[in-house]
Amino acid sequence: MTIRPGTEIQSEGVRRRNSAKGASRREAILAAAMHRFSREGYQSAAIADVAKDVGLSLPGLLHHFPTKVDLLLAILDKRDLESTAAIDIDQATWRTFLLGLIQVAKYNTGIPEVVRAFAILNAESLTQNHPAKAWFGIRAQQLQANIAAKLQAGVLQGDVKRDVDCSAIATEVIAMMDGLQMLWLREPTSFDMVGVIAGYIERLILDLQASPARQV
Amino acid sequence: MTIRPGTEIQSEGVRRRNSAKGASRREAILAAAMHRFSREGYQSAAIADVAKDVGLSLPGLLHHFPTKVDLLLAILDKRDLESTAAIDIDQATWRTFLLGLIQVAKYNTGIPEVVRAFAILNAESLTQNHPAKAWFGIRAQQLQANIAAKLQAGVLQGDVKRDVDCSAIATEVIAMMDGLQMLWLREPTSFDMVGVIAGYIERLILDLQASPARQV
DNA sequence: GTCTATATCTTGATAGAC
DNA sequence: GTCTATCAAGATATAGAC
Repeated sequence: MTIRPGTEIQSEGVRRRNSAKGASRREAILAAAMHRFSREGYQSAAIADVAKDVGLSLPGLLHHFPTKVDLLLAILDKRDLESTAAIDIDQATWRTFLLGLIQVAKYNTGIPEVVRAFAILNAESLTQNHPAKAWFGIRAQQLQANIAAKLQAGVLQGDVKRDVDCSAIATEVIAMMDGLQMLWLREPTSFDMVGVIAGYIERLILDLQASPARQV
Repeated sequence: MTIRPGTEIQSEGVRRRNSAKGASRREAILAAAMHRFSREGYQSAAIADVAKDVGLSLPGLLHHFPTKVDLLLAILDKRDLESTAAIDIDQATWRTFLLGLIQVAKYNTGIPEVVRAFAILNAESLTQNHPAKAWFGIRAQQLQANIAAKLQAGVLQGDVKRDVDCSAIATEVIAMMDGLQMLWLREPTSFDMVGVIAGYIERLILDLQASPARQV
């Protein structure tokens, strides 16, 4: 993973933690906002409620994040930093990379709050003029290119069938992850997300790999 | 397809077309509303703008649809009626059914407006207290059950591998359709949706079918 | 069926005191 | 850094005339 959108959509409110005390306030606000956004979406959530959640008045919150958009972008940026600790995409082969997606899903089940928030925001950002549109768009594009490149490398070294449309498969994989998250959001207990992803990925690997007999 | 949510979420405003003249007004409003919802989402779209689009004042529109929710539910119900004309799910085998999904995707490329509206509403309905939550929830559940049952029938007649988790595959297929629609909404020209779906479905069929040698 | 006028509510944001 | 008070905008919905 380690996908980082460009800096042109960084918010002014993202300047790093200044003081230890102020930072904890900021963190509390970010957590409360993510909680609200994860359930009501960005548009419908009222930042006055977020303020209440952390025991602040609305102007008190706006002192830390001047606008609602600043608050949203701060959450997105924070996620970016945290997910940097995930898989090191560069050192993975196409196979270990795909298998790593299962691990990501497994890890995500431990932070349903975060997953929920980002799935909701991802979906919501499809609408016109949504402030998170650029962030998710860049992220999806980079992820698609990275997966496709991984697969293409596999083709070049003869480990992936030559006739595989790497770009199409990359699109497929992302669609599956996003789509499963949507179904899981609707009815979290209705199926085992990690199991379904694992089943898909393992089948995909078998389908993609060059048959040993024909291997170069 | 032909998936019909229960009637408990029918809106009062859905009583069938009364007069020929009034109906065309209603149709124009529904079309304009779908156009707005497909771009701005339900929550963000203002019905006053919809009224303007059809040359009515806001109270003029509210005469036809007493509330915004009535307008939304009328759109959902209309879609239900139209999609009845799609695949006859009962007469399909698991194989023809899955292949039929490719045809549905192909058909949908001809009505991007509708697809866009329903993908947006589907995503938006994941939030708390969304008026379309029940409709999409029931629809997803019925679709899942139908696909799973189709596959299970294939297992019973020995045409599908015995160790296939039919419920998981059904979930997978729906996730793929929904996920691809999201990616397509973000960047409609970035890939060939029908092609990707066809690639996935055709691979899936090969993976699911019992090998001729071991067939019962 | 459609309009003008209005009521009511919610929200994001600002001014200025402490 | 945080508050009270206030503003301004935008939205749904209603009242009542034509």
